[in-house]
Amino acid sequence: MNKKYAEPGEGDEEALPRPIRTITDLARVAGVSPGTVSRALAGKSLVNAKTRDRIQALAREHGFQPNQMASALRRQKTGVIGVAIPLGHDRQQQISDSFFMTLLGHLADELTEKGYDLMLRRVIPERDEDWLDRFIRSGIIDGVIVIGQSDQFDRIEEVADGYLPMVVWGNHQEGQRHCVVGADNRLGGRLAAERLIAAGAKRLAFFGDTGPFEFAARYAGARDVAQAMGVSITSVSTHLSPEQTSKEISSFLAEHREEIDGIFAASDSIAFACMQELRKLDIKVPGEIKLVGFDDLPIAKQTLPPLTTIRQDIEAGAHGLVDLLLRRLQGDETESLVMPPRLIVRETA
Amino acid sequence: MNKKYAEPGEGDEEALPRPIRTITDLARVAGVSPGTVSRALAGKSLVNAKTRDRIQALAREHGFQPNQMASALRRQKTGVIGVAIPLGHDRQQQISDSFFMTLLGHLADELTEKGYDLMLRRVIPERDEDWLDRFIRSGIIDGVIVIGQSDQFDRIEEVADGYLPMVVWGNHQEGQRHCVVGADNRLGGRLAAERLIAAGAKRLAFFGDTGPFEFAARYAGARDVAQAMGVSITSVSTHLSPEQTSKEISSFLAEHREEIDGIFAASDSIAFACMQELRKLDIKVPGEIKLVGFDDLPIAKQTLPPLTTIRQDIEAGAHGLVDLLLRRLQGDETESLVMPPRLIVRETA
DNA sequence: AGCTTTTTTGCAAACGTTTGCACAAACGTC
DNA sequence: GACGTTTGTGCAAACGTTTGCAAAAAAGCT
Repeated sequence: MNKKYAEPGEGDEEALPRPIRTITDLARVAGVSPGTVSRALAGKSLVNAKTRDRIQALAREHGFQPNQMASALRRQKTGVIGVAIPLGHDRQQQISDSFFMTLLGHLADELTEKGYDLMLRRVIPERDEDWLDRFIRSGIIDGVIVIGQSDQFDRIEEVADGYLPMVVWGNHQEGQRHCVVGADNRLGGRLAAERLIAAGAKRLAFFGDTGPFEFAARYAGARDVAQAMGVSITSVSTHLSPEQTSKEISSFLAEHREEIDGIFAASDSIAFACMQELRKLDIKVPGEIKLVGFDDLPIAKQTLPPLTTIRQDIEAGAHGLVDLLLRRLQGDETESLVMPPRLIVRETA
Repeated sequence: MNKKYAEPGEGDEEALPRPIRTITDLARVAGVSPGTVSRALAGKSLVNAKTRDRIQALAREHGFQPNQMASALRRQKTGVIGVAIPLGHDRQQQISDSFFMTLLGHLADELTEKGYDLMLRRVIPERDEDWLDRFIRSGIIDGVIVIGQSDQFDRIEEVADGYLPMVVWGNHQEGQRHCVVGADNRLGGRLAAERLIAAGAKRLAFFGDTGPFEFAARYAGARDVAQAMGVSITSVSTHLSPEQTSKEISSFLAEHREEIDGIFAASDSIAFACMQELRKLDIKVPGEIKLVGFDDLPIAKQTLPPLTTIRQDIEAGAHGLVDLLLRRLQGDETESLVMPPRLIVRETA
């Protein structure tokens, strides 16, 4: 054993005041060099198995952990994945939208399991148009997951050209350059419209802001079917803050109540608001107006009547996002992942 | 102007291949020393205003941003706040509990506003008993917010003794050492019980897991009132995963339907499950059984009938957490913040 | 025992910032 | 114009790791 590093004049084992903050400190008490400690803690095979175990035991005992910042700087990787939630078209959106929050929860689990930390950033693009660049160049993250394209499609495309480790939750457009994971929104829209029509609706309305691409695609799908089946469909733009949505729905119903008998809500949240307004006007669901939502949030099956909706598999989505991102971190140029949505028939249509 | 740093032989302004990755690069093209660039970007008054502006403009133009890791290492602070969500007594809990997720959203906003980033970590204490130490010692965060005490009260207390910048969302116990922000759960419980009794209930049941301190306090408050008013109350333990909860509620109701006429649900989520089960059994709310929830989630007012519940002000909570944490980062030894809950009377009691 | 090969270790140079210190330049003041 | 002040810069040493390289130690082979 190399005695060169042996601690000076500390014969008695006394209760330590935890002076072990750096790898060098630990090296001193272990009687080896810092380099060896580093390798031992990293579990490298270059160190003698016995000293490795001894050092690891020592580290555990002192509650020592190498400083991640220093490590990140030296290794040029941080072990942190950024998760950005752009609040583009409507700032209030994700606060109330439990869909995004549930996705986030699953992402946290997936990333943790793969040994990554998660750095969350909610951004308001209109206030800071450089949000994505800034996040990436901060040097604090190894890769980024963007939750929701919002109205930032073009900016994301731009960045994607020069930055591989990015995956986005959202809608897939023909020929887009950034890697996306998401449900086939257009197909979902089709399923919804088909269900409404099958249930007897002949005059459809779509409730939702068609600014974000996901929603636009849902509407487009519904329109495809409506046109093919010779059924009318109108798009009613709502904003995502709960109060505004309710107001917009109620004023539409006040004026056009007779003109529709089927509603496709762009999200379950909107569908809930619809149910509430319909109830206020004493309009029977599905008797007088059929209703289909989108997302299949946990509460969807708890409403009265339970909501017929289009399910996106959030867990599979989170898994896909992380999986693709990790492959991109390896240098793979991965394809997008479009998942099939599923019609969940309950009682509103 | 000091020409010593002028770039060598680059006469023509050509489209740059973005070689500016470090402060030293930028110093070179600006014709100054790295130190000056650092000060200029930090907006310090020690640099000449003119050169400061010039350097900042240059940085903007090249999309340059100092590496946060290096900066963190040197300054010994990262600008990152950790948010830990312990999944103690029931792993599934927070996935479904939109209360925590909403709180998280507000936290993100508050922290961003104060210039901090947010690092999210969901932890499973029973799998890793050192979760909190590990997070703190990682060197990656300046302070930590723990969302929910779960069953980790003692561990948090231990850590609090030696680590100032930590604030916890949860329940306040007499004489505890860690700084907590949260609603006065006991008072909330009292309000709920009082309301149920005022609405005519005489035999109460509390639905919820009394393991977590928040819930235990809610029950205790309700019990206080029940005893004072000579009303019976029984505690029915449920688990937080949605399916299990529903099952537990339904089996309790099947056996003891006649023994109660008022339910205090430990959270709105549980209250929703109750409503569903009651409806299945065709028990009228509030006609046959009164119901009060806790949290006032956004959906609470959208159920049928709208849920009477106890509101916690999540936004104020997030604000309080961040505010206290920042003061602790300055070295202040702050007191806990206990916020009064508010009874929201709707139609279930 | 002498030799080569393999394992194990130490040394020192990075990684990209920030900042105390010292010096240079510019500015007043008498 | 000589001398203090201010103001603006540059230098170089940190911050705590990791890792290529070289040297030392151990092991294997005639």
